[in-house]
Amino acid sequence: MVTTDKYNPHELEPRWQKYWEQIGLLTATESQTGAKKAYILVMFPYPSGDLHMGHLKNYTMGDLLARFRSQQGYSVLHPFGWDAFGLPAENAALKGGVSPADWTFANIQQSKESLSLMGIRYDWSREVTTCLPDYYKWNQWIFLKMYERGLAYRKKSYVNWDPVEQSVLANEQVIDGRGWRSGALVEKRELEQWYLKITDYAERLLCDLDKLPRWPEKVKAMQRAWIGKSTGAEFGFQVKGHDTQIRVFSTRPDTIFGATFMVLAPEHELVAQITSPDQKAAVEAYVAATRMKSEVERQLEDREKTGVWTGAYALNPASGKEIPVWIADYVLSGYGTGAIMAVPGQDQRDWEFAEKFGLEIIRTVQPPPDFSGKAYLDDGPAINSGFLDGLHLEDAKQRIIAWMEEQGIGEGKVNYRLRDWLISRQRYWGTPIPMIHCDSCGIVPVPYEQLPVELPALRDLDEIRPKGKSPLAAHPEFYQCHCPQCDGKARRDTDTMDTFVDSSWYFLRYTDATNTSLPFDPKKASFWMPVDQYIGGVEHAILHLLYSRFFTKFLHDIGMVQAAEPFEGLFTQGMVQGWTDVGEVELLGSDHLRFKSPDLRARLEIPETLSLEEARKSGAELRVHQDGTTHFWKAATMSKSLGNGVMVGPFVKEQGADIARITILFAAPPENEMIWTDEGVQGAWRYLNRVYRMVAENLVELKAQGEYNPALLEVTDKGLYQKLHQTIKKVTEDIEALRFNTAIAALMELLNALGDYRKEQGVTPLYRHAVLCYLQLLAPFAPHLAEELWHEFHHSSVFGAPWPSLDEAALVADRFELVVQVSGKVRGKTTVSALASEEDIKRLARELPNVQQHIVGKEVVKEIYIPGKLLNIVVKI
RNA sequence: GCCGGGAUGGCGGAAUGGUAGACGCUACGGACUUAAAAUCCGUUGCCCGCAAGGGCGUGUGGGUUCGACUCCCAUUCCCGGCACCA
Repeated sequence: MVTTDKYNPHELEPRWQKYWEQIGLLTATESQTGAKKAYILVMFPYPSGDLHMGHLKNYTMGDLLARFRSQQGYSVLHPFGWDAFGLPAENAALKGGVSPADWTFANIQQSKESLSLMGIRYDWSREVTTCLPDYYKWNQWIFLKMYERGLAYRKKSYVNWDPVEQSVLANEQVIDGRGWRSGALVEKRELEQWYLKITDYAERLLCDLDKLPRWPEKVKAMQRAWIGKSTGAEFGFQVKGHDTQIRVFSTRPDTIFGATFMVLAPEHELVAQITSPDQKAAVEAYVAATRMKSEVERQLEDREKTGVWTGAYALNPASGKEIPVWIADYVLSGYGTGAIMAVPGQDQRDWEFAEKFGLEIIRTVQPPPDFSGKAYLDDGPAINSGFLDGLHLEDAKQRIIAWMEEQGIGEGKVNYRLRDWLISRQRYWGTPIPMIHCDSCGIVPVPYEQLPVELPALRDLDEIRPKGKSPLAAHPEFYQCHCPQCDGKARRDTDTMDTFVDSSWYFLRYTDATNTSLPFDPKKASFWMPVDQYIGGVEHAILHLLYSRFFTKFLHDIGMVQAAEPFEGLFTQGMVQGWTDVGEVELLGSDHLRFKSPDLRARLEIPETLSLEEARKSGAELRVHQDGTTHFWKAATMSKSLGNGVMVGPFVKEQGADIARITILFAAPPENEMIWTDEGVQGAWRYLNRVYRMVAENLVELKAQGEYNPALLEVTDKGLYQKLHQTIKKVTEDIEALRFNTAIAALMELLNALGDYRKEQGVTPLYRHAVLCYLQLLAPFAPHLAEELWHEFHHSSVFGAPWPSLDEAALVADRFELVVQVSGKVRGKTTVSALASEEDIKRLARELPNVQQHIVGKEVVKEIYIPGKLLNIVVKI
């Protein structure tokens, strides 16, 4: 009940949270009536404990959309869960002496409390926790299905080894040659590991990006680049004196006549075989040196080309020339065939190599006369190219590929940069790989009825400590087993799966989270999928989003779900920043400052000394603290380690959840980063307080009003009625387009208009009607306050009432403000009737005194009239 | 270097090719108050002017148009991603 004149969020908010719980608001049910469905999903988090406002931004947006769709009568699915396997739990266990499971569940509990304090509603009956056997059982199930179809396989190769994590990493998890989590330089190790054959889906993962108009262009571009499709040809060069070929891939087979040497990756399998005795020592030294180098070192060398001749020659099948075969680390073993034909005339890297080692350079494409560069990469007529001479790039390509196919030398080929996904991890806190190694039968899958293969309990937390071998290998009770085929003694695989497997299909599990016989019922999944709006951080643009698309396509192919893409709409929200005390500084002279302590300064990549001008430009502020010291403050992404997070619990208890929600949503467009400030909070408070008072201060009069009848519209009511419907339209469209900041601005405008109206007309039936619509429009943004005020007039939830319907006719005003321009400059304004004829309007416009001044004595060349808006009178100068 | 996205008041940001700066923050002035906070009212792009009004103004230079923040060409700078991928 509204009993005071004071908006008191911490009193009213818990009441409505309890109420929503009681009425089961946003509990998802598959519609039986043909109502539209809306699957609103936020990226599930790693359960890291206490949440700050930075964590809450995307959950707030998801909650808003879920409530909005629910008001519109959709069947809404708005679930939540926990990406609970992974390294932080292991690290915490080693540090704090708590088991990964206990640590994880304690964090989940704490995070849940923060979410409910913010009034964020999920259908908790569908909660998914990936570290529970009833979830990861289905990781194993999907893995076995992939294995059956040849999409999960074991391979020995050089893999990325993280020396800190003591585990292998997928290519996607190596950034700038360093482990994505540990930051350690990644080493190459030859190991036999499990892979998922995502490359089989490369083409579909690429093409289907075009079917996702509601994805950010940026994310699609990143995925396209990662998949890295290139079209060309693969063909062979005979090695002189050996009964073997070097296969190469090239996107420019048309330049083959200019191939004056070849280069193999140092790791190429033919290197040892073709190296001549007198070059053997040099080659072996180079190969060994390459192996010692990390990826980062390879990049740091500023691309200065290095290489060694193998002593071998190959035969250029087009020119017939004998060309030397070199090895060099600028050719990568993992791409294409690990060998290239070098065409220095048309490739900058080959040019540099040829220049450095004095190799022949032949141009096979005629550059334009003004061309002054080295290698020429663009189109032009072919030269020095036998039967290709005179042909342009595309024609030459087609011609040479046809020739290669005729001659049996090679064929057209498409290559992808995408590699198969290495999923084995030598860690404890993950899904055991459901495979058995039997001496007589080889690799045997665990039968479906024996799933899940459960993680054994730890005897001692120290077992988790990275040793380069899976901790499960120290658990005989885990790995000792019988072969499902011959019943002989066998050994389980002791590696666990990459935790990105867990997040690659969790959105499907939500559609049927308690199923015990399948990962999910295909009917239920097909009802809800695809996700209509997915919200999360752009940092998942490649890894998680690509893997999820791959899994969905696979599950689609085996008939588990109709959708072939998981996420119809994707939104990547901007981060929340908080003001951060970077550290104490001292002034150097009049215009520079220097940090006294290094801690946060280095982490935020701020130089130790900088000018005041640079500091100002970077958005920093100098603040004098109470003890007289000067500190450098700067906005930075909220995080636990920077200590700049506004914690949810304390904030909500002191200020209120609705205030936090409005602060987050109004400060900036949601895709931009926003800075959390006290002023922003103040503004949100003022706004909600005004809404509260709009109702509370006029409660008795409001309740005394009868129902509003739009047929009896008073002349004095037209303005407000129009504004109301403009706002209904604007707010509806803005929410659908995720423009929450402008939706709130429109609500503020309507609030101002309501205030003006009441001052003039008092509380009328229209006023009451508009106030009630206002509460409905406000409800997705500030649900507690809207529900509180709504209940003064109704006995059921505002979220159960149908979304206000738009009266299109109300949008058309009967008077409008005509803008009069003379030669494109605004010279006057006048209010005219919408029914006025064009002639009348032109006459009225010319009568305006200021317009007169600008047209008098001048010839009017023409007049342009935009009905309902503007008249431009163009005069001759 | 390549790809994606930007550049608008003191700040966050609004603007289907049609009044640039909505909405809010800050600041300033006023009311209420013993006082402060809160609240309410007003001003707030820059320049000239007592005013009416005028000039300038959306990174820069050009173009299209009656009219350009918006479209086209060129260019600078900023942010993000990728980068020896043949």
